[in-house]
Amino acid sequence: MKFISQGTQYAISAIIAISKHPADIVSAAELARSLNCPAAYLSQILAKLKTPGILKSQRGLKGGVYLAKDLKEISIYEVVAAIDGEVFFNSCFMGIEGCGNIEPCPFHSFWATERDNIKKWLQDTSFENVDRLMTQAWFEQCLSFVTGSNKR
Amino acid sequence: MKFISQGTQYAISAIIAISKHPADIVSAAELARSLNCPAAYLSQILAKLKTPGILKSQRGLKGGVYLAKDLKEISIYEVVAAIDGEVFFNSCFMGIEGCGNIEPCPFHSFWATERDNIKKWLQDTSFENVDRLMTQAWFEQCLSFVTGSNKR
DNA sequence: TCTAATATAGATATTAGAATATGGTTATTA
DNA sequence: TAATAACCATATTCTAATATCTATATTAGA
Repeated sequence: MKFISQGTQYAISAIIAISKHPADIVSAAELARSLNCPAAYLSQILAKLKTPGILKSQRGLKGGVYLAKDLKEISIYEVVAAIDGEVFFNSCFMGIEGCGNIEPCPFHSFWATERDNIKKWLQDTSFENVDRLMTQAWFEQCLSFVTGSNKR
Repeated sequence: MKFISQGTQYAISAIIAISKHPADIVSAAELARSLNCPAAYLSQILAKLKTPGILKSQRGLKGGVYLAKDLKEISIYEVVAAIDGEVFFNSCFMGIEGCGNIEPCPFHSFWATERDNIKKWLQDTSFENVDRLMTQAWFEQCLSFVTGSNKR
């Protein structure tokens, strides 16, 4: 029982990393080194963040990715939905196919409410909120490019 | 991104089925037929429900499983914890190992609150609540032994 | 035009969850 | 007391979703 996937975790870290990076545009390879995750996989993740307009990219030499909008306009929900999809937020607690208002499973209304709470929290929490709660220690531990220690 | 596992889904259905069964004690094999799920797998699930005292069982001929306590004393949380474990309720949103009050990730307090809401809902919702919200149509569809249609 | 970057498709590896298989143990009942 | 129908424990296999890797195409700047 896991809530968000590895891919979404990378995506969230990447957004934080990009926003904290001294340059406006950051290459996927450097990001991968900073986050200590596989570069090719991260590329796929970053690509998925482009479709909903969270990131934009620049091809070619000196290219890379950059934030398409301000941190306060990016919600966690957008990121989760981009990578893991929205099926979770529309699915039955019991996994029953035909469950809905017409033929509700016993958990239907209970779960719809709770699921919406989670969704609302994810939607209402922006990366600006997240940014405010970021400790220096945590940040340095996760994103090594700041201190330059991982810049082979 | 899935909340409860297949096993937990079987477990929940099984508890409902046992409570609705005309006899006090029900064999695992009959339950499996009613729920239309693999018998050997269900046995394992049922065994996991015995440890926390949700079910008890009777060995030997004419044996089977039965509820160890009243429906209103069984919470969804107990069942989820018995099958899927409690790791989810103690784990970091970002999946970071050392995340805690001393070295919190940016999501730590946000997520701890939301996670606890979910936990509380699961704890506060008993199978009596569930029972009240069960429609006849849903019940018949899921638990065919009531109508006897699956009693080969 | 060369190089360093993204873009994308496809193959492969890994993992967790689900299901099966097996060899027992127990208790009822005839 | 023996046969049988149930549970019990565990090991193995299967499967589907994730995650990762490889290779190639495309782009843009020097």
